[in-house]
Amino acid sequence: MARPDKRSDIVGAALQIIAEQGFHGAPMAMIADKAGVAAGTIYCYFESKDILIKELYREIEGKMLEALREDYQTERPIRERFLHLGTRLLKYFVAHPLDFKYMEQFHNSPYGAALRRGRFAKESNVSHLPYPELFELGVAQQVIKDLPEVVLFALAFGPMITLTRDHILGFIELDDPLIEKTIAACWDGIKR
Amino acid sequence: MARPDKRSDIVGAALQIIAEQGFHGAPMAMIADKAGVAAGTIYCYFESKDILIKELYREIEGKMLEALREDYQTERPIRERFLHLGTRLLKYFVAHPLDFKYMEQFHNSPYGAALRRGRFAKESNVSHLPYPELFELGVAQQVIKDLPEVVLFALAFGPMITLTRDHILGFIELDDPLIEKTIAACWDGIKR
DNA sequence: GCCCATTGAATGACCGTTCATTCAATATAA
DNA sequence: TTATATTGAATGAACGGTCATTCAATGGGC
Repeated sequence: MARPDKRSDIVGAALQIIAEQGFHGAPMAMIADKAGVAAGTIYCYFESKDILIKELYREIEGKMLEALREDYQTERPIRERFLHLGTRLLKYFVAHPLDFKYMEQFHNSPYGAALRRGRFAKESNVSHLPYPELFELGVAQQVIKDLPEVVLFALAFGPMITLTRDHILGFIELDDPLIEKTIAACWDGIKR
Repeated sequence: MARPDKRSDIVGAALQIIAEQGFHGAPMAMIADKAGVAAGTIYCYFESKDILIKELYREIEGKMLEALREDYQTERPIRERFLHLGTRLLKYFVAHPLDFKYMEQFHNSPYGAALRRGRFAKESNVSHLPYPELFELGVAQQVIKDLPEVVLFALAFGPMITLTRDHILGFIELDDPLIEKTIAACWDGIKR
């Protein structure tokens, strides 16, 4: 009976195909094929394509948050914490381009819309980024501009997302020094 | 025989449905229905769904660039020109949310990937934003950080895109003062 | 009466999902 | 130990539904 963990073969195949071709470019038959199983087998592990997609999202999100929290020190100055999180995030994206592409696909789809709505309505037991607290604190300490959280978020994240996409598309080579310069520039955008 | 310009009825219906539901949530039959024509009629004006989609993109891009260039004065200081373009762009997005959503759908799809590839390879006769020149000049005058054009682009555009999405989703109300504060913060990100 | 824009039912391709069937591995009986 | 029964993971052909596209029929304008 073939490979020991078909489940992760399936998840891996789904990640690769969906990241590269989008949800509609990833028929179950194709995922099954790449995973080396039959189409029906996927349904032994996942109730539906929908559930496979959401599960995969949760797995990636978990890994990302773990990477972010590693070495994160709550007692350091705001600026340093921001730089830490930013560089971590950008480095994670660069190291895991498929994860990034998958998350983009997810967010730019009905799944992402539902997620956002849930988060906004605070129905979310969803694991949150450490950012909101950091911004709130920074504003209170008058280190960060007094702008709505959503705006600060956009100023900090927007560039990372755009830039990661450019990196993956090969328009630029994001090495460590450039990542640090970029995150520093993001800080200039939000700092007072 | 019904309305004088079925073509623009079709384009309008396609814009609305695709912007709100994505390409796969916009069957030709549904577009036809909303436009008040039969499915077959669309093919009198557009060879295929593909071509309809690309044409619609070009129309929107044209309107956007026009809005950007309006009142744009090449002889003003770099900073003011940047603020002008930024606020114009953000205001255009806020005033035309369907256009913004459509462009997002387009960019996050195989169409967008093809477009980017084309632009990068400079095969493009495609109309360009006035940004590259502005950044180049700013760097030369030592007003803007000495970072690759792609990075500056991300620092300036990333926040606008993220924020527009949040505005459209209702997470924040982007009025004129807030738009100006935001663009000013973007400037802080790229200025020396 | 002729032309041509318009119509919408029909076509064929594609896709997610189902389920009857297979068969290697394991348990049970002798 | 050997023969037999049971299990359930895995399979993949088949189903039902959706969708872009086609084209023969229609009817309004000249």
